[in-house]
Amino acid sequence: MSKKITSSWKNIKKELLKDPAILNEYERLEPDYQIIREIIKARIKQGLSQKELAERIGTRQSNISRLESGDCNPSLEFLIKVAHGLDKELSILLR
Amino acid sequence: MSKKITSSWKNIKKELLKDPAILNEYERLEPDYQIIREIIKARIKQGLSQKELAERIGTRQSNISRLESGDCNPSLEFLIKVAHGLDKELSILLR
DNA sequence: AATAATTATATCATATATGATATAGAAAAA
DNA sequence: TTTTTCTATATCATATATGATATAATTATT
Repeated sequence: MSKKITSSWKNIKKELLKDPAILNEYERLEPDYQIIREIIKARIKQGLSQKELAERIGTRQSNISRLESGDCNPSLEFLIKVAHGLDKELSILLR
Repeated sequence: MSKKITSSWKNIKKELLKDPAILNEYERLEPDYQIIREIIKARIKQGLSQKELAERIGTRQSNISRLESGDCNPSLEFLIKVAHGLDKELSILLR
């Protein structure tokens, strides 16, 4: 049942992205989420679960999930904390 | 009168930074504010006032000042807006 | 020096990020 | 399949970022 919903959502997304305007907007936002993908990649690479990463920085698994899911506007401080939890530094530049 | 207060604050800061522990913490935070310095530099370079930059991104001069003063924890979205106001892209990486 | 322009600070209301708990859903392991 | 582990989502309380206005302080211009 719920599987059907998930599948159909994926189909809907697929259909939506055929619309050039939507695809364009979708890709325009991409760079903003580059850092999110990097965080996920680094976490996986280090074999950490969201829960473990959360514990390292004194927060909860659900908050890491929220960040990784991309439906939020994280603060600089939070991003820095997460980076440190991954033994990395956050590097931010203008270009 | 108020000039005296300002001066004495500067002196207090100067005195505080003689304390190695405080100096250390002060410098540890530095990297986080690299992006702030870059923003200020770019704005000045383009001959923009805080007010003009603020208008470009639909906010107010005082909010730009607050950002540049460093006594805040800006959101990713706000930083991106400011970058765009400077015709730049924000680039964030883990390293 | 006087005026104007720019920046910093204070304050308040409001929007929203975060902390937190619970739980559903998905994936992996047994 | 059953159990366990991991991730996503919902919700609420609270902390805080932001929008906004006013004004002080600083700096530049004349």
